[in-house]
Amino acid sequence: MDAYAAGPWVTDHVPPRPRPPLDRRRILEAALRLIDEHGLGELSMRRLGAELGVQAMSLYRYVPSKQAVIEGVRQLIFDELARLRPAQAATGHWEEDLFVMARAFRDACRRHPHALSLFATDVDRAYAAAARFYEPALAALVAAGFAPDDAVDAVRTVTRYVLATELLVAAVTTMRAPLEEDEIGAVEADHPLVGHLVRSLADRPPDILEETGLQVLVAGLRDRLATAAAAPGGT
Amino acid sequence: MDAYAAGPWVTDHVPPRPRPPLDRRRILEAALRLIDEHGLGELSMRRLGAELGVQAMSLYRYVPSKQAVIEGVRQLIFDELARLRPAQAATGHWEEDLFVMARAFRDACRRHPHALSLFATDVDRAYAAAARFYEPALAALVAAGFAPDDAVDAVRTVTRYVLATELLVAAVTTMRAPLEEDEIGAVEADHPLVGHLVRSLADRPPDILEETGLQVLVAGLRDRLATAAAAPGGT
DNA sequence: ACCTGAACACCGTTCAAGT
DNA sequence: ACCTGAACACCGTTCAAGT
Repeated sequence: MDAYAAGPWVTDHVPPRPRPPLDRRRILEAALRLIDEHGLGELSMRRLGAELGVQAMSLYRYVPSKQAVIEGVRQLIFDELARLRPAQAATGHWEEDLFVMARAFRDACRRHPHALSLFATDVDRAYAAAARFYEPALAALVAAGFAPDDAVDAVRTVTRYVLATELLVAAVTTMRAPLEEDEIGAVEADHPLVGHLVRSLADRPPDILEETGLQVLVAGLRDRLATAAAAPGGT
Repeated sequence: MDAYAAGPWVTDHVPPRPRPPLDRRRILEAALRLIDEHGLGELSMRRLGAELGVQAMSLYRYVPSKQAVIEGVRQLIFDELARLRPAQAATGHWEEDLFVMARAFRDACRRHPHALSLFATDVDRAYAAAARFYEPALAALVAAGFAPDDAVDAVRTVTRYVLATELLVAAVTTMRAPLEEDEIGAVEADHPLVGHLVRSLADRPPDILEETGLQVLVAGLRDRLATAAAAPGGT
């Protein structure tokens, strides 16, 4: 009975598996960790419990539902956005400032690629949380001659471009069978330019194209600024 | 026994519930219907069976797994892309042709907003399926003076922009609590331009901004063309 | 106060059984 | 040949029970 009640690794004084007590914060952090590692679809209350050394049902003492866990994770990410700062001081060139902003935001997205859909549903709160990050970029545009409305459109367009693009890249988790050489050949036979395009998919992967798209957007905004300056709207 | 074996609505000659026999095609079409109506996440073999008046297990005679059903739906969508045609003849203005292409593709995306992630994972096959649709747009760009590589980048950039944007919009299914007036006020106090931006979210919804972004992209491409013409690469 | 086991209604899938 | 019921390992969640 002695040997049964307590093996050599179990004593009366130390619980068999000492672990920090459960609390809301530890639960949410574990959830974000699971999402980052395995994706939102793999998050389950049972797995989350296991990650914390506890039965799934124990979580319900701290959190009313799985939906609430996801809300909490969203808030965790907003807190992270609130810590975003412009990566460097204004350069004096609005194009450069916009690139810096876009890349800093892109890097923030890449920290939690599997959780991007969480802040897609709450853009207004995302902008509000990161207000200190966006204000200088907007100010630089206004200083460069953009009307406030146009500055806002410019920042929204660039931010949405980055978020949407990162969301698209994150959606491509299941790497699928690419076209075979003979299939590409068949395309090329009738549609040479599309054949050229399909071949470019390997040479110029999403990452490079994302940067190209950013440059195209900024060039387009420069054009808008010039046009607006040539023919001002109100007075 | 007579009364038990056949009620007034049941005869020996007509089966109690005549329904077309199951087959792969009917299963895939029902699956796409369910996805369009309720989203990919709501698709289950049991629901799919119910939609077809059959137990879930019956489906496995025609389809090896749920994954295979999803593959089949993807193929259904590719078949639809293969039916895409340029909405109108080339206008003689590459900018206009590009807008026409982008809007036609956007409309195609909107036919199956909940299935967009399916062809995000197979871009090469999507382009190959819609080769007849893309070739004229590419040809128009080349005719306008774009190098083939640049024409390809231009079409990919615009197509990706539309797909990513539609994917982002589709991700916002759960409409969440927007910022309250006092919360916007708090943002405005310290960050007036971000406050302006947040207010613009209501006035200029995603749809309008998507069109603005498209125009900015095309303006940027015009700039690229002019630059390339001024300083040609090779020769 | 904190955790758990059993249960319920779901899920994908297998397999032996029905007609 | 075609469909189904029971079963298994999963899921979120409830509730009564354990310590």
